[in-house]
Order: sequence, then C-alpha cells, then structure tokens
Amino acid sequence: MMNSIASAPSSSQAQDAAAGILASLLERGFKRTHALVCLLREMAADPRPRTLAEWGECPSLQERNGVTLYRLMLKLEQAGVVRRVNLGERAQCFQLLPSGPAPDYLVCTSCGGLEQVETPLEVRVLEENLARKTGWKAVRHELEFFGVCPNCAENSNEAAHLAVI
Amino acid sequence: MMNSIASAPSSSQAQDAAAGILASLLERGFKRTHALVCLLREMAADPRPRTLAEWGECPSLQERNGVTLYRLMLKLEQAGVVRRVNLGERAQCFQLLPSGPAPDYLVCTSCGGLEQVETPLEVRVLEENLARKTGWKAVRHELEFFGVCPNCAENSNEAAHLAVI
DNA sequence: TTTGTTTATGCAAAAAGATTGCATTTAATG
DNA sequence: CATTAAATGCAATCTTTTTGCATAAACAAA
Repeated sequence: MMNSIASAPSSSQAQDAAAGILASLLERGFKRTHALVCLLREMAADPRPRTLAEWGECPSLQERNGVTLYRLMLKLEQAGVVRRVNLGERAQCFQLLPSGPAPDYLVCTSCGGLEQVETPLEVRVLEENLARKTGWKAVRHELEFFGVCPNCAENSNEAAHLAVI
Repeated sequence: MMNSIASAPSSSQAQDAAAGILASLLERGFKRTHALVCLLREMAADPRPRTLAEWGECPSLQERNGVTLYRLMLKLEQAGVVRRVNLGERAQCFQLLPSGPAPDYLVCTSCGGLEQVETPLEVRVLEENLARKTGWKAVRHELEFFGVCPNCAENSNEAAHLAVI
C-alpha cells in the first residue's frame, strides 16, 4: 500500500532509461545538447519530484543557466517525458515519468518527507472511464495525501511538552 | 460520479453557513471585522476554489487591501475553515470547506472549466487508514483529474482542421 | 462611555518564482 | 565547411507570495 522511496533505480538502469528517452527525443527533433543529456541522466537517477532550483543544484547542471533548465523542462513536459507534481510547496516539482503508471505520494507537511503510494484502482478506473465514456481527452490525475509523519508528530509532541515545562 | 458545479447554495443557505462559521470563529478569538464577514459571505456563496486575486474581485471585497485578504485567508486555513487547492494554475486557489467531505475536481486544462468529482471510496479508506493505522497525523488528500473537456477538444479539432486548409 | 489591550489593516517594499526578448552559440544537415 | 534551425545565456519583466511597521479597529474591563 505504501512504500518509502529508498530504492532509486540502480545507476546502470537509470542510464539505460535516460539513453532510451534521449533516443526517442532525438527522433522527435530534439538536439543532443549538454543540458538535455545531463538533465535526463539526473532525472533518471532520482525519480523524486523536485523543483527546478533543486534540479539545478545537481553537479552536472550547476554550470547551466536556470532559464535553460526551465525551458528544457517545459519541452520535456510537452513531449510527455516529464510531469509536473504539486507537493504543497510554493514551487512546482518535476519528475521523469516512469514507464509504468505514475506514482502518487504521501507528503509530510512538516519535514517534506515523501512516501510513494500505490494509485487506488478506483482512481485508475475513473480516469479511464473519463477518457473512454465521456468526451474528455488526455485525462490524467494527481493524487496526494498530506499529513504529519510519525517522526514529526512525535517531535512536535515533545516540543509541546517542553513548552509546558 | 461527476457533477457540474451549477448548484451554488441558495443565498439564504449560504448566509446561514457563513454566519455559523463566523460565530465559531468569534468563539475562537477572531475579531468580527468587515473583511472577515464579507469574505466568509462571498466564499459561502461560491463554493468553487478561486485565487486570492479572484476573491479580491468580489464587489464587497474590492475596497479591501490584497494583503489583508492574504493574511486572512491564511488564518482561515489554519483554523480549518478554508482549504488550499491546486488546480494547475500558477496561483493557489482557496475555497470554504463544506460541512461534509471536501470535493475533488476534474479540470479542463484548456478553458479552466471545473467539474466536481465524488471522492472514490478507496481514497477515503486509504486516508482513514493512514490516520488510524500508521503514525501519520492530520491526514488529508487532494485529488484532481486534468484533461481537455469535450468542448475544447472539439474546438481544437476544428482549429487543426482549419489550419490544414 | 472611556480606557487599555490585542488584533487586524493598509501601505510600502522585498523576496521568490515564472516568463519573455534578443543576441549569440551550438548542434545537425548536406 | 557552410547553412539552417534550435538551444543557450543574459537581462529584464511580471506575477505571486511574504514581511515590517505604523495606524486603525475591535473587544474587554473599568
């Protein structure tokens, strides 16, 4: 039902994924630029949704201009390779779309911690039905659970306790 | 399964709701200010999630300062009276929480149109379980479906057709 | 009603994030 | 190597969110 996100794809798998995506993009008219190659690698190596600023902090991308990353990310989103996720932060987050169904998340509003949640079957069915039975096109969904993780909940209890003393 | 949002609560019902919320807030230390009274009325009269800028356009709120609305909205959110919803727009949207379960939405990414979607049972159960069986506290969820509504899909087809001619 | 205290408000300004225009560079193509 | 189209960096703008501070309004007590 719920999995923490410890298991990033192994380096070689990630590289393969990035390479495959890159190939498909090149066929679609993308240029093999330094920024594109590096960004795909970084995003394949870390499946979590991260802000533009965060992606920009990756070693291989630090020298890149922020605006470049911004425009590149929009292109990748349009190409259906990347998706935008709202994690309750002010800035939008982006992540590489996995080959399978995209994950949903459980977010700690206190520490920002993230756990992956398997998409409820009902949500998938609803999504499919919207696309098939109604006139809606290109339907996707976004589901997030927000709360305070056990760790933070405990700490805030301690804090409250200390405050009384 | 899906309902368009034609049925805003009747004026009197909305007023009652606003009055009830106001009373509860006053008990909790809120001051009965012009801005508070008007904002609650407007939000009760229109259940849709709207941006701060949009709420500020309401007749009774136009003379109010935008920052006032901003701070008031945050207070209402903290008080659990208002919730923040991400509708894919750059600005955050706010809406009064209904007495029952909060609605989920189907959003047209082309025209911004909004339809209400009943929360899948599985999502509610998942949410409850997170709160009961795991150590997570104050769990809530946000579920949105995004797509292109029949109207916009048709128009874009026409546009594509015309473009060929 | 007056006084004092607390909270809300307006104004100004800053910080953060998203977005565009334009001149230059880079990648692909022949 | 020359040509062309796309990508990049830089500067600047715009929108949204956020804060500080002086003033005004609401509330409670005298």
